[in-house]
Amino acid sequence: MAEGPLLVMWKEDIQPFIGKQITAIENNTKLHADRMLGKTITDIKTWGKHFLICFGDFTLRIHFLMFGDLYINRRKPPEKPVKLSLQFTDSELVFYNCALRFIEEPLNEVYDWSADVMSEEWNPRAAIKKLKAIPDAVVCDALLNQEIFSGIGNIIKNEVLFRVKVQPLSLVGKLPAKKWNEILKELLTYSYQFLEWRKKGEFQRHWQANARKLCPRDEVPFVKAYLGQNPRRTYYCTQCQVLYN
DNA sequence: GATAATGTTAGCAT
DNA sequence: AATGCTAACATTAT
Repeated sequence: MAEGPLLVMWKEDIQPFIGKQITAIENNTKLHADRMLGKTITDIKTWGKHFLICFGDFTLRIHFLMFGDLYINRRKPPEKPVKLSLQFTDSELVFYNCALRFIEEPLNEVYDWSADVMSEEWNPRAAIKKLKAIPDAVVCDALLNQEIFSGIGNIIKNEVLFRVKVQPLSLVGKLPAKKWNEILKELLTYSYQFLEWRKKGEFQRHWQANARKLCPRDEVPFVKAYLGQNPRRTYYCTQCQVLYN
């Protein structure tokens, strides 16, 4: 469910909660959530797929995995088990199906913000440098590497590789620098488009490759295969996507 | 009703 | 010690 752009959307949605004090907590995890009681939210951040609620001296880290959800001032219909609810005098944040933990260290010590494609500190040159260190990796793995492209998920991977016409099993070190620049640019473009489409609730409509049967360019059937170190569903066209190896 | 999928990680085995 | 694999988590659309 949760690639980076969705978290950015949620982050924008709950900006009004900054400065609010937690008055009650419903906790169905092993987390010692009580420490947040009476605390005031000082900031809301994201690093890729990590959703970060800051309390000044510590941070709650939420990862939504595949099926996670955040509901604001209402419960998910139909009624589902709540992992954590943070309650305020007039409002509520309800988290479902997520992995929670606290971060004690300052976030700047924990996160490389330059890796987050949707961060203001995103640095494509840092990504290029990291890619140079893994020339033998396949491109479909590299795009899902959160240390390099924090926030990129499987759908964005499939869509971007289709758009730039790169076959997913291409080797990182065999792609020309020009092609990498194109991929980096498209990762950004697509992530922000994903965000806008998601806000309008129409993002599936724009999939050109992911979960599609035929290539829209040449009407050839897409190959569907489970590729990469931990195999993920990958769609590609053997006609228009070029293998660099 | 079964299946598969926008993801990670604890814990076990080697 | 380090690496690698699997199970586990859970929801929803097809």
